[in-house]
Amino acid sequence: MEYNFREIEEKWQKYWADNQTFKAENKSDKPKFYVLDMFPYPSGAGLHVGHPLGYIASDIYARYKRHKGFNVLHPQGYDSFGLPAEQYAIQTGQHPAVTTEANIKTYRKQLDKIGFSFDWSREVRTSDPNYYKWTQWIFIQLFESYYCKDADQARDISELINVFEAEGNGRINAVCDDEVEIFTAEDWKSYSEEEQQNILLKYRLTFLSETEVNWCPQLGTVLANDEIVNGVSERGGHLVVRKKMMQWSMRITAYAQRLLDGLDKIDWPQPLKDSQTYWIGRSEGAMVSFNIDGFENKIDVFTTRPDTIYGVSFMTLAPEHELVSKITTAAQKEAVETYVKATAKRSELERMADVKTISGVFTGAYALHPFTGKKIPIWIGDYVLAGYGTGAVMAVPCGDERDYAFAKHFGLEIPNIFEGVDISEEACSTKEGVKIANSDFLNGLTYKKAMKTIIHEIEKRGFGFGKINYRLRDAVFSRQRYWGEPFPVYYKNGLPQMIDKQYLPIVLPEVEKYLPTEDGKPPLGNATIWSWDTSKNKVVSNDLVDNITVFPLELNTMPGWAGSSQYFNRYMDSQNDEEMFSKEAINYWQDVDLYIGGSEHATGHLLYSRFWQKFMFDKGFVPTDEYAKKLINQGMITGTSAFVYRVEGENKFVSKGLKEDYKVQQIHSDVSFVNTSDELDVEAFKNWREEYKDAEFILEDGKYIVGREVEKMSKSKYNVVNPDNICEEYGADSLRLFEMFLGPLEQSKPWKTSGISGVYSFLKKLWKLYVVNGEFSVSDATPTKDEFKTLHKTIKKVEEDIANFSFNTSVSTFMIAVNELTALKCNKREILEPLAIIIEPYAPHIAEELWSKLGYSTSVSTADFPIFDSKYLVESSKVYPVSFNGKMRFTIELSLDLSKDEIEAAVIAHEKTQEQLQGRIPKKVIVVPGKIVNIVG
RNA sequence: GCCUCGAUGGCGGAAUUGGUAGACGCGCUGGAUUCAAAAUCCAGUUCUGGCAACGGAGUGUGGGUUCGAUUCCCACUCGAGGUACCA
Repeated sequence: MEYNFREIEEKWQKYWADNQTFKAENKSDKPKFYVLDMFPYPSGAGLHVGHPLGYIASDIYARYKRHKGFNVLHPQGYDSFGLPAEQYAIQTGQHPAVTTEANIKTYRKQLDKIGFSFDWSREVRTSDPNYYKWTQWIFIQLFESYYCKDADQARDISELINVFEAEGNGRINAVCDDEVEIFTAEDWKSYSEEEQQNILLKYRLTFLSETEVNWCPQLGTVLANDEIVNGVSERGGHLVVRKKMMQWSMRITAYAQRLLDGLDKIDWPQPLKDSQTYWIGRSEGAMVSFNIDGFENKIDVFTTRPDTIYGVSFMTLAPEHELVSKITTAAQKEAVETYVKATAKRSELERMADVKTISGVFTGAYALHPFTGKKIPIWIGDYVLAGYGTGAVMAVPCGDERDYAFAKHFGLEIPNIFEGVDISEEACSTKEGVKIANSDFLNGLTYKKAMKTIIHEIEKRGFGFGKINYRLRDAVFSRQRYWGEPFPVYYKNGLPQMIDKQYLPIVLPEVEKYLPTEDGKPPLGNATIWSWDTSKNKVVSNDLVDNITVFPLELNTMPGWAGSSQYFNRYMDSQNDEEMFSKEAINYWQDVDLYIGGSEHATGHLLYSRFWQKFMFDKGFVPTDEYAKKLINQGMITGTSAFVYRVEGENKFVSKGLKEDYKVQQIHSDVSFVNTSDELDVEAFKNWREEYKDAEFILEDGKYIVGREVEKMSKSKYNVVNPDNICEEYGADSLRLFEMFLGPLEQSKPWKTSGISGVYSFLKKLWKLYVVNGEFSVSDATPTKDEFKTLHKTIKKVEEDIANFSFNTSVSTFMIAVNELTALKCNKREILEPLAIIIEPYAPHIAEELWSKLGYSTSVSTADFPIFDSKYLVESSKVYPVSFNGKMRFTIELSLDLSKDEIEAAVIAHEKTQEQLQGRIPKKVIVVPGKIVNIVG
């Protein structure tokens, strides 16, 4: 009767699958509880030990909630569109659908081996047409909506059209593009269909606009910031430039305030809320227009300090600003153009991070100060970002550190507008308690009053208005990729048209090559059957395009976050073909009670999904406008990454010790090519990727030594450890316990497989409690006081731990309990039965096996959780630590019935106290009954 | 740069409201069992002085509050994550 985990785990995994033990019903008398994991991207590398960390935690929670009488929804699926599959397709020619399917199979096998209590009947895959049908459907809903500021919600675009027809847009208070012009009902009716559609696009919640991207001409593709290292592409080391492209965007900015306000309603980690708050970046200030000397154009700036407007001594435009080329004088043309080109090579991140180098160029043009009429020079500088605000700042060097540094560097004027403040060394950016001076009607006013006065004045004089600005930008929703959701969109005279929802899904077309086309179109430009026939309502060959009934389809695809923005709702009724989910399902499950996932999604998925949820709420599809009540961020598991050093511009790699002699880029190598002495298996590395096949290696002492760094464990960093071998060698229960035992769920922690033997021997010890002389056997005798005490303190601690998501300490508690019960030689049913139940959420296989051996024919997962009874933990005495000046010197056991004075008397009388005092008289004796005694003196 | 998190023995970590620092586990040392090994069991294991009894120091660094600080406050150092197309 040995603990045979292989046999046990296989048996119970099969039992759960055969009996659909964890299938959740959409109806129940029990209260509902929805436990959600962030679903994985099924990479070719398979699951690594970092993935299951959160899944194990949520599984423990889900299993515990079942014991506590809840109807638990605990689904799982795959975020199966994404770049790596496409990259692989480009390299090997294999269809991403094929590799994705294979990867999913691997993932499923790996997940099954860990014994999760998922309801697999609800599985979703974002790349499945039956799933992305609903992603496309939401896109259409967004297209057919605008944001009404009066109602503060999304409304049907037809309402807007009705108003346009009746009275034009003069009184419309809606979120829209900046440059919408005012028109009357008559104007509207006189517009052509095309003009009308163009206007509507400026209001729709998803719309086409020109946006900046990282363009890599050599690769013919747009790159993620992540794919760019030191300004060149990670793959191949090619040049990357900023380029404007016509793309779909989502008007998430319409929801900025509600996304901010909603954070107060949800129990999410404060750091995560902080990063969303910062991301949304609300600031109050004013829009001010500056005329340009000798031009019709104006420069609009947003400023949070309009009260300092008299301190403006120059203006800075983002180098990408549209007016730059227009206003630059002939004398400055060359310098400006060189600077603009240089800026295009720098990423936004670099530009933001680099505050030390001050750079900029004078355009030669001057703006006119709106109040004084003074000529102020217009500069360009890369510290101004095109995408933020208006891409222009009014520089007030005396009140802003960056403007101050810029002015000092270029010798520009720094007028002081603060009363009695010395600005000879640094700018004064404090708002409170500083009075404004040299500012005409603002003189003597403090910040708050000055703000009110100036905004009023700006509005009165008509060159601006008070405004709340958000850092949040509209989200770019187009990707020039193959492996993503196709848009349900075709183009008629260049205008986007939605395909009616009854014809969804629009299925991703087949292509010969997954690369962009030769003329720079996205990969879908390679598809030959990718046009929309409006009479037959189906996708047809491109040869049939006549722009009368057959039109070209959209060539971009949707981004990675599209599919994950509503999947949590789809799980509620994932097999529904008629609707995204039925009313009954959504009304029963409502929202997610516990969501576990990584904090790296803070401003991506977790913000976009809140936005879509609010939109769905506005449209009446869902009952709540926040979809997850509580969220826990599991910390990452870190791995030790390996790096190789590529000589810039060459396919040559130098060993770590020699890298100082070359100009190199640091590139990840897969850790599996590296041995324990950091030596690279050069052949394995060469075979890894086509581009490395002919690479040269410069060795030291005949070896290639890699660099090592601790980073998060991630497929993109090639430093993953696979859980399969662990399951094979120690079993899933050991893996589950070990992952939890590593440390606090929410903190990051390094992975080291060697520690697993501890939890493994714990399971063997647990098993032995139920075995006498090699046979399974428990006694029906009444447990002793000590045995009950062990059981009940374990129940108490484990329940507290689960409530606090402190799963690591539960594992210790189990170990202590088993150690104690082993020492007590406890074999009593009355103790061992509840013990099996409380361990079940953590180690379900062994618990099931013990439970069935105890004589039960139903799954232990359905058993009620044992009830804690405090009577077993009542103590009559306490071992008091006695401290002298805060240092513990000895302990003394005293009855808990003693009063403070009695305790003090007993301690003072103790011989060791006299020893410690050596004749001194204590100044003070602190007695905290039940806790400590501290003697001062 | 900015935002966020973290730092405790050789290692992962524990200490629930400010009250015995190092629970539990890994590793290591010694022992039992064994022909031997694995497995298992027993004892020890923060550093330091000492044969020992018993001392001294100690939770990244420097200050502060307190009878008492890993815990609270201030100023730093180092590491990690995010920073808008990795998912």
